Amino acid sequence: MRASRGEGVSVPAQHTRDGGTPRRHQTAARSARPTGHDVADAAGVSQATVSLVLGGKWEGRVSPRTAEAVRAAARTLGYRPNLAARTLRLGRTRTALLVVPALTGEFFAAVHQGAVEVATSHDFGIVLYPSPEGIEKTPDPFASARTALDGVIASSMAPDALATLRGEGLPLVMLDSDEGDCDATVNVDIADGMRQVAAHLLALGHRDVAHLAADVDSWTFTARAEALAHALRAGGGAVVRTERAALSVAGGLDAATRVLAPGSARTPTAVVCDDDLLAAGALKAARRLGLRVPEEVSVTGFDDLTLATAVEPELTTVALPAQRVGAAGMEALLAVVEGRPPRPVRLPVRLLERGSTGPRP
Amino acid sequence: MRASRGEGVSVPAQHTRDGGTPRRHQTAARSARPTGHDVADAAGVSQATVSLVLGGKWEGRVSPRTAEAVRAAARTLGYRPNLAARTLRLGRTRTALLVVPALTGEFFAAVHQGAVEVATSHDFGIVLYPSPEGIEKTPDPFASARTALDGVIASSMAPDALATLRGEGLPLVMLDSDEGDCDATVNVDIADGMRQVAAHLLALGHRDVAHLAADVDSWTFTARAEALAHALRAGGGAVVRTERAALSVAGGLDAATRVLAPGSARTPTAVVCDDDLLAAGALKAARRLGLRVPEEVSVTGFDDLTLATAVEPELTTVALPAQRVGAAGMEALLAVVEGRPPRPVRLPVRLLERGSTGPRP
DNA sequence: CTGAAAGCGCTAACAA
DNA sequence: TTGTTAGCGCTTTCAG
Repeated sequence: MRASRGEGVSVPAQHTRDGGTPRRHQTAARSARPTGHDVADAAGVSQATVSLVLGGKWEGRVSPRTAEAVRAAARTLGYRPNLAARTLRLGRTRTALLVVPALTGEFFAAVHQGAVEVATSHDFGIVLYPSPEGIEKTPDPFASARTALDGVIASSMAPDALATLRGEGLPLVMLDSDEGDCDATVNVDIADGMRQVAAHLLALGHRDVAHLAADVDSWTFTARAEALAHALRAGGGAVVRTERAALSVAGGLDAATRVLAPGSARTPTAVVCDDDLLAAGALKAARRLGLRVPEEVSVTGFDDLTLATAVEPELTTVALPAQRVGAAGMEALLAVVEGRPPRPVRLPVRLLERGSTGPRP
Repeated sequence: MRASRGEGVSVPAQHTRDGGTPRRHQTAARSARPTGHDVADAAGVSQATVSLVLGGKWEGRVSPRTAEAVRAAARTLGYRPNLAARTLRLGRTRTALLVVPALTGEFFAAVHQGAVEVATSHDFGIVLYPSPEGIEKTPDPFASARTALDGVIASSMAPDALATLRGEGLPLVMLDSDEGDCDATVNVDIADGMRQVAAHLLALGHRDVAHLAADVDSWTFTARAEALAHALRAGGGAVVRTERAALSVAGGLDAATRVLAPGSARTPTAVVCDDDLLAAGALKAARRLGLRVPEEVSVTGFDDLTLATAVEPELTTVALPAQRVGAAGMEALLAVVEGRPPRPVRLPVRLLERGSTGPRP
């Protein structure tokens, strides 16, 4: 444990023009962060000049010499502008709210990462609103934000929280959603991903496939189901069975066990899963039923999580550009905020053929 | 796409006492968020009274009737206080910075979750600083914070970024670290976890174990190595080989392949991994080398990630209370901020015996 | 019991 | 080229 704080933070000598007078209204000896005023005093200029110089809009209004003096003073004092004051003055915060279903789950962690990267490079901040679990505890997304917001980036997986977000008149970017009531959209070409899965399976001779559908009510999953059914039908195959599954390994295991258990008339030769978690469960189910993958049954995943290459056999799955989703979302929001017209983004996906799929037995 | 924003957000009729006079200095017809002043006007009281009532410190200073009137007005106007103004006035933000090595990875996602939960229940906010990747892009953690901070919660895995954090005189809580230079610590009983692993393995008859050590320079991993070596030695076994591995499935695969490849004098009968990712890799290595797990070689993980039960056989591993780490961290920070003495926290861990370990062959 | 007023640190219009 | 000034919305004495 270190000693009490506040002590020992040496405040540079006061360069006040009027001598050693301490800062106005300074009540105690508490060391405080230097303000623009302190910098002004140190540089021998007015506080407004400091604001201009440090705000980068001094060209033609302040002499280069004074500007440099100000910057030097700011540097030696360790000056950092007070964001709260700036925000209060400007009414804008350069902060966006990212609404996602908890960070647990690589996908949204990567989305966050992508959004943060472009945000910081544009001097923006991101605050997170983990929607689903926390929603009872934080009914108001804005309360959790702890600051006014300049915009919202929301994933489709939080339809409940979105109602609150609307009507605030804030710029709203939707990720992975068919929602039209927003200022911009960033989509992943989910349908194409499922088409690639279907094509891959059809090419391997499969005609009877089971679909493990994630038991989550969001656009992305309904889109997956539709695209799969459509692509299969067009290719002469069919979904012989759709089984809903909780979005977890255990959920996949249960559902796949039901699907693969002997007894049905038409048993599937391939199991298409909405998510790698489900696919991992399907692998376990197959193993427990004595079915070899891919020799006796093929399994596909979706998302290309770390899991996908951790299991054996490694999953044939669809890789989603999660990070780029976040980046594109933030870029779209910046465009809206700055009055530029954002064009809708649709990001491509890629099927990764690995060991969990093979020719129809 | 929806229509332009700002329109249609009906501002409730002005209840100004002096008639229809618009708000002072209102330049245009822009609809704005109602301020405390607006509420005051609507309730027929002064703005100061509004502040008192809504701040919950009105008892004995404002009559219950006026208080209720104020609350009613605030409600109908949809008033939400301006955080920036409050912050500027108070100098405190009720916001903490959480420094973690990117959110990718369930462990820190759960830590974040836990911290957010206790934070929000105490009207605190959390902002994230993903240290390792982002560090080149955001050299200054405080810049990324976009607001003044009331405190910092930092994980041991970001020793580089911590230098910057120190000396700010901010309350600092360290997670999972032996760092003494802070105001409070929250630790997971890593050593005990490794002791449990060692005891489990020794009980199964293993005497020669290999250690796949994560190639990450942080306290938690050195602690794991030490605890393992110590516990094994005390029980009559030994680490016959330590192999450093990149912290990924592929890294575990590589390292385990080197460790398990035939040819060594004393070949390990068990592989203890610093992390479930490595253990998953070890499983793959064993399979490729034709070694059956757990019949011919035992494998243990650490962390109990989702992965642990997705692979086959399921991993014997140590479950860490990630969420409680975050929660305890935030609680400790609250204590420090409020001047209460935080007591160091050491959270227990639990060995989960699953299918990847068995008797020595 | 309630109102008036100061001022947190900053930006931007306006003066000099 | 630089300084003065008026607030942004809120909390908090201090008067009434």
